[in-house]
Amino acid sequence: MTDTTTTFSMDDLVALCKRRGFIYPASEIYGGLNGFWDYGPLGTELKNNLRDAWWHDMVRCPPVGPDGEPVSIVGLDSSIIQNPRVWEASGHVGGFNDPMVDCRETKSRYRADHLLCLGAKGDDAGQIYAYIENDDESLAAARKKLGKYVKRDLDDSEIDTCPFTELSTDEIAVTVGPHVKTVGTLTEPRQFNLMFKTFVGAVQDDDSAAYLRPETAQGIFLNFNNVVDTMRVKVPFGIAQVGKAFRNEVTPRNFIFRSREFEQMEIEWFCHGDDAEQWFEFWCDVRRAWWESLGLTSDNVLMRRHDADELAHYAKEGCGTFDVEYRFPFTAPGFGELEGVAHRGDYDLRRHEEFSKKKLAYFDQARNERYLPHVIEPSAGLSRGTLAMLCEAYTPDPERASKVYMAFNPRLAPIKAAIFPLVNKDGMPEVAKKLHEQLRRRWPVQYDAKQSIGKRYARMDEAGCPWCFTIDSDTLSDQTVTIRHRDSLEQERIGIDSVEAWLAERL
RNA sequence: GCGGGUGUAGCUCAAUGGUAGAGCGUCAGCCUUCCAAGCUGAAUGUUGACGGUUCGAGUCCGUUCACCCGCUCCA
Repeated sequence: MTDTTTTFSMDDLVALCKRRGFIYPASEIYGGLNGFWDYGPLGTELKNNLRDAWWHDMVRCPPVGPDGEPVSIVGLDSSIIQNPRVWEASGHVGGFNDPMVDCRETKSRYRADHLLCLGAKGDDAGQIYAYIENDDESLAAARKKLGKYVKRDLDDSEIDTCPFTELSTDEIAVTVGPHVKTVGTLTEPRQFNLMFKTFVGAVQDDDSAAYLRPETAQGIFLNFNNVVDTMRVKVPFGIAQVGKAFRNEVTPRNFIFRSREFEQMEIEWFCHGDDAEQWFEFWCDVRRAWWESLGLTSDNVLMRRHDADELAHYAKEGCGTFDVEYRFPFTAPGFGELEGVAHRGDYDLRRHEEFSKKKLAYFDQARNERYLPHVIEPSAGLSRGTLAMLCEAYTPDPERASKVYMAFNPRLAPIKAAIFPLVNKDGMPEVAKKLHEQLRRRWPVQYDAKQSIGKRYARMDEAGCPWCFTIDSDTLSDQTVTIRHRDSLEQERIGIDSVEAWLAERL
């Protein structure tokens, strides 16, 4: 578990997930659909357990704040589809659905239909100069660069002009962007909108267009006023939400790591701007400790600050971004993001004020001050967290029959315990079934009497069940059962009457 | 989006252009007193899909879909 490198391939894990009912390809019998996955019976339990652990530890029993009191966090479940204007305010769409051209050099982004191109007439292979429509400065710059290229000033009659959108791939490769001096920095025009589009109502026109949310966060900002008005919360406080988000990724890849439909667990923590840095540090520590508490403690976990040049558009100012990253088999030796803690400033509330024309400022009685709270956002991936738990639990062991076992934290294990009669006779099944019926009222537990005891243990190893209780002939005489521990393979005996309490102590 | 690779039973893999198979797993029965034991039997395939060449295609060709690897992208 403390290996510095992963010792198994992703294929091994994907095969186990399929074999044991954790994760299947979505609509597999129709050939699947790129970027979509279904959770099987065990995967559903695992993901729900991770979600419930987060909700319990962040909302029901939130962490203790700097003042020694538990912080205040309330839950929310907002709609997946919201007014399309939300995504304009959030910065997720600029020009709606227009093909965009990026400059790799300057990181500028242009609407493809707003770019025009210059070239020397008759020179089909020469460099092409792009400029911005209706922008005299940009046109002049392009003409100057063209003149420099052909080493003389050209008359209007010697220059060809055409829309950028009519350029071929080869022509784009020899095109100079509006703000650079070299060719090949411009990408081809692309639909930059990663949001899934749909239509609200029967008529499918632009007026009825709507989008599946690309993140759960905005639903929280939209309800900031509602929560403040109805829940008697005072800044600082948080709003938490778990839910699906959708991104039409160009390249879904790496199992469920980058899928087009995924789940997030997000907290938006609202505080005074003066306190933002303190709360940022607080949430970095809290979130780090939380992942560690679930068993993510190996060298495969990395907690790190973002470099300044990789900050998202909403986090340019402030305390920056802190990442919880995991070394997945497909990222090794690199890491992939599990959670980001970002200081979003007052960007989101400010933008929603602008776009909605509704006041979102908060009046702070204690400070006697009205202000837009700053936001610290611990945003975790539930799907990615589930994947990290699967990777972390996957433990090859050539010594045992299954060759591998899933060392889940018992809190996350899809099956908490299994109850076996050692042999399928002599009254053992009856005793085992009775214990099973008692325990199943509190936990997901399984009863299995088929085939050899070794085979049953092996199955439970792959399912990641932490304990197996076996009823044998001694049970019939002295009322004790064997506990078989998944990780150590050790066995111990306890009274059958104390099994429930024994489990309760550990779950 | 580009380039390369792969696709046969649940899994791992066979099958010279000529009857689609094995092992493991799964299921049923027997057996079995602690780590995938044994015996008997069973189910499971439009060979990813569509089209073409051929007397005949898992095999050759085209298209498409999915997955893997490398770029690109990841606001």
